[in-house]
Amino acid sequence: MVIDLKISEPSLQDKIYRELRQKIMLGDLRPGHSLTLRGLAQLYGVSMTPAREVLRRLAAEGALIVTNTGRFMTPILSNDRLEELNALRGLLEPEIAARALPRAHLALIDRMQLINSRIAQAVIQKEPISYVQANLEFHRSLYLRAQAPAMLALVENIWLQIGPTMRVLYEKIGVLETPKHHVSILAALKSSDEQKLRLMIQTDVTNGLRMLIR
Amino acid sequence: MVIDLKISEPSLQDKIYRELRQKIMLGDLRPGHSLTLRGLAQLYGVSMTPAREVLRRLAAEGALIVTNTGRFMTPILSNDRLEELNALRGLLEPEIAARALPRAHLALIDRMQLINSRIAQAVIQKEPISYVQANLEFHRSLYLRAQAPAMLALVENIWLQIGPTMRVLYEKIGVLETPKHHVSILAALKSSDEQKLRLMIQTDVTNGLRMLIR
DNA sequence: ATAATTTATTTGTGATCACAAATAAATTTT
DNA sequence: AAAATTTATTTGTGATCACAAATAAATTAT
Repeated sequence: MVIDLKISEPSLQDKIYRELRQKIMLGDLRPGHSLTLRGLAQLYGVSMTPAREVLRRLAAEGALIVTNTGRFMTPILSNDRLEELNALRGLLEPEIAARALPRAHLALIDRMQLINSRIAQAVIQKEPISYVQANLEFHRSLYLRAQAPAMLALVENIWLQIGPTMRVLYEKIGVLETPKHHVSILAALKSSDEQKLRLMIQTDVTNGLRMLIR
Repeated sequence: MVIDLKISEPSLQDKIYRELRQKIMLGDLRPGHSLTLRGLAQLYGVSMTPAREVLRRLAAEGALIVTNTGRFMTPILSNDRLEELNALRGLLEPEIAARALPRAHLALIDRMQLINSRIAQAVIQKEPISYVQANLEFHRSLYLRAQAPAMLALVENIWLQIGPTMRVLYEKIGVLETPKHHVSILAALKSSDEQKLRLMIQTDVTNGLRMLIR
């Protein structure tokens, strides 16, 4: 019997999808930014077919909205919607963090500490996008340890939806300070204090926005 | 100035999408059921193009999985994954129910009571699909009142993922009994007891599955 | 000038096709 | 007979096209 292993190379649209998804999540695109099939296709040198699949996929995930005439754009979130999404973060992230806690060994905590210093750098250099990027990475690196893929998918789904809006909020307010609760999060991890971890994640997540909204 | 209002009729693929989505959520398709572009296209008398968009959209929502060779099928959930999704229900549904509580007036409770009797009927007639349908409708009719669209979307997203698996579980065990916590839920609604409501929703959601798994 | 209308352009939708990869079926070899 | 190989079929991907609807631009009328 002959077995041939082959790396099924990621399809063309997967590359475009991931790139665009990343852009949206990090706030590279402002709310209301519209995307066209032909525009995206031309940008990546492909035909309309892969472009439309990418846009529809992102729309299915809530990263884009489809106007009633079929146009695609990044969502313009109402305050209510933004608060709802934020509440979801406050609900989901403490839970997934708590699940990661037993598996959070020292190497991970060290890495998170490193990421945290990158956040501080982004604050100094006033770079909103790399700030958001490092901030999400801080959280994701922890959540990955929870081995709860469905839960992580939901969390990232929410990040995706608030990405563009976060960007303009940071633009408006400016990146004032490094998130003060991160050190408490790290401390809770070191001492394996689940209750403290839940609380700190919760406040880090929800306060971050509350400060921004008004 | 002349304004012309036009009902933008739902695109062809939207119809197919909603129909297939419903089938999956209610467990009309078993886990591992594979769907092909041409098959779906032929079934609905359309070309491959709308068919593929529907399948990819459902895949983006987790209703279908894409094999590493690009085939589409309903997901075969591992026990771990199923328990994780169930935990998510237990986390999200009490919250959204609590948000609906202040808005749950009598007409709604009456309607839920009616739906509940349809559940009882489905139990007697041993019809798993209409049982699942009525059961989800019971929950959704409440959750709709929360006016939390993003939260409801997540909840339905989970329902979608567990749909096929629920069906075989019900097939295996049989629909034994009408969900016993529903009356408690209705009571909690009538007395506006948030804590009780949260608890009853939680146990209704999580116990339902625990019974089924083993 | 401003509003209404017409024209030009851009846009998403659905259809059809060629192609390569993956699967299923048939055949051959051991 | 069982395993390996070959052949036939099925399948998803990406490209191109016509078409109608929506948007933008230009024109006309008030």
